[in-house]
Amino acid sequence: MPHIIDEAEATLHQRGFKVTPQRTLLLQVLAAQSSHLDAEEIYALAHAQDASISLATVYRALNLYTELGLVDRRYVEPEHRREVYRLADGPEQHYLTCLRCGTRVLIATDLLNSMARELVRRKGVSVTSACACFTGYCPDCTAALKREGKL
Amino acid sequence: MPHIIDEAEATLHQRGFKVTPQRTLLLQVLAAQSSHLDAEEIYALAHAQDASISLATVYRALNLYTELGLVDRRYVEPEHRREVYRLADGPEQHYLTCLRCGTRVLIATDLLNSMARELVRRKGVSVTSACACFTGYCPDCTAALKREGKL
DNA sequence: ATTACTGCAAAGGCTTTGCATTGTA
DNA sequence: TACAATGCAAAGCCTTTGCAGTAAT
Repeated sequence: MPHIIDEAEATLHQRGFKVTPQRTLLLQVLAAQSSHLDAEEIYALAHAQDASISLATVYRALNLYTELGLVDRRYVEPEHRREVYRLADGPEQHYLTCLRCGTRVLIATDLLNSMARELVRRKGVSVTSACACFTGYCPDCTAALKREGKL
Repeated sequence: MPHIIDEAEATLHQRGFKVTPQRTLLLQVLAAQSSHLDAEEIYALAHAQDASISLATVYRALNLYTELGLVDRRYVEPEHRREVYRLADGPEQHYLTCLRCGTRVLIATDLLNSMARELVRRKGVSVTSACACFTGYCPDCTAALKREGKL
């Protein structure tokens, strides 16, 4: 996906931000992911390619990309304290965090977008970003718990 | 609503937790609210009645109440870092945080519950809690921005 | 009399920030 | 050359936790 990276760098340029090796590397790391990663994970992947990159730079780049709409930032249950990021080129995506095994179940649905559209229509607000998160049990753990009679 | 408080205290008792003046006070504070408050706000309200109560106690009680299902804990945009709490006796409630004036617009809808039910049906997961939050502009700011041609 | 709860202060986890330096445009 | 971006380390913000003392059952 060099496309996405090129476009992102064009956006940077065009908005007066500089294209640095660190920013490019982070875009590459992000482009290689299919779901959201937290800053620490992104840092680890980037650090493997360039040991001199710092966590602060990762955070600064992710914040910048989020502001520019290049990245989708999100918070996941149950902590909700850790932010996770992903290139903003895909469809709506949410997560259910399993209380038993910790898995994050990916949820692809357009329901939140519909919800946002309805709010715009009925309440007169405007929505710039929306986020939904679920806590519960993944399919495997749900099945296991039912087998054990605990659910 | 002494009802709700009595019921909550009965739950505490019945689950082997002690009913302390601090816990009762916090229930009273919560019962007097119609929307979610953060820990600091709850602490301030409680502290006004009993200056000896501590923030740690507030956090511990809110965590306990949340575990017992007595309180609905939620995270609001754009920070998502601050938790907000409310007695869990009402219908589904979400917020849109206005980027311009900071207002939290209350959103009453059952959409998230429907979404959760659909997940259960289609994915085989189980959902114990769900949360949605929106960032954007409140009706007033939306109107103002449109007037200024900025939206 | 037990055992849980409280207040205090310190620690924790994640993110941001100040500052001197480096690098892009 | 000018100004933004980086790395480092320290600070910040909210929440949790250890401990000794206190109170509920």
